[in-house]
Amino acid sequence: MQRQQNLTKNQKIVLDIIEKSTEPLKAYSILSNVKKKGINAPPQVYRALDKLVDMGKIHKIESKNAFVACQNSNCKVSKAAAFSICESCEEVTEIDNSKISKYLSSFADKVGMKYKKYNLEFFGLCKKCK
Amino acid sequence: MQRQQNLTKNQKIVLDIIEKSTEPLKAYSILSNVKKKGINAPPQVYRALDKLVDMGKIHKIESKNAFVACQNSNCKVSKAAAFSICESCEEVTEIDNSKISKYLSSFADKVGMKYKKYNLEFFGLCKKCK
DNA sequence: TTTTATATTGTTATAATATAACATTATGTA
DNA sequence: TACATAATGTTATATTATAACAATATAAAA
Repeated sequence: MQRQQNLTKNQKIVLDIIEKSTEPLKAYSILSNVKKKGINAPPQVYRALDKLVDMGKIHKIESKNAFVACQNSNCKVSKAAAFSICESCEEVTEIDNSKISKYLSSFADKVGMKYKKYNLEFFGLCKKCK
Repeated sequence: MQRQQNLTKNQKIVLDIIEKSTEPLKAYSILSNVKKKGINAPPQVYRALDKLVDMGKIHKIESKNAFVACQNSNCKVSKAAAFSICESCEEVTEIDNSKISKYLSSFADKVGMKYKKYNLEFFGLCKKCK
């Protein structure tokens, strides 16, 4: 039985490499980095990624098809996440979402939707690049 | 010279089919629908899609790799968009973003980012399905 | 402990999404 | 016209993701 605190072998390997990265990693980049650890094929990576996303341990940056480790402990509950993405240096930063969530909840209510999660991606220039 | 109000032939064809659809369309679905109009290959579709997104005429639903026509006239300016996506019936609805933008701007400022656009996707159950 | 069920992993093949590169045609303008 | 540029057409290929099935490991029940 899959438990939140007990990662399987492949999940540990994949999470480890994502946590050590300073930038979002793509699935095939992860794959090439874990071949030495005995992970040979895409499904092994994608399965681990899917579970880690479900657990809120990592997030998928949809606009980049890439994955980052979660920075906010509360994501494990809501799985909602917000990112700023610099179009110049490509830096991706997770925005603390506890406050933003409050605002967004009211809008979701207004639309008549019961939302389980959201994904928010800001594009622009970061502090350094602007 | 590409002008916002003057679409090219392929852009018109692609926009037309997206506007007529009641659901987000994927690139290859668009392609198969426009073969009868003389569009034969993926690059022709993707080029039109890219330009239409730039103009704010359509939006890409990143989590679905699919495209919808813009419902809000102000997207032509900000290119920012927000959607609610029902995980049961798959319905995608664009949320009027003039108010949501005000809130999100303040957060972008706080992070020290100069944002040009954002993409927000809510996942959950719509009015009908909840 | 054997059986059973289930989760996880491994493997091959292929589907689905997207772009590079280059040739051709159309359009606007000097 | 001649030139520059935008748009289109075409082939090939890169990138992202999943289907399908076999094998192994794990845990709980009999």
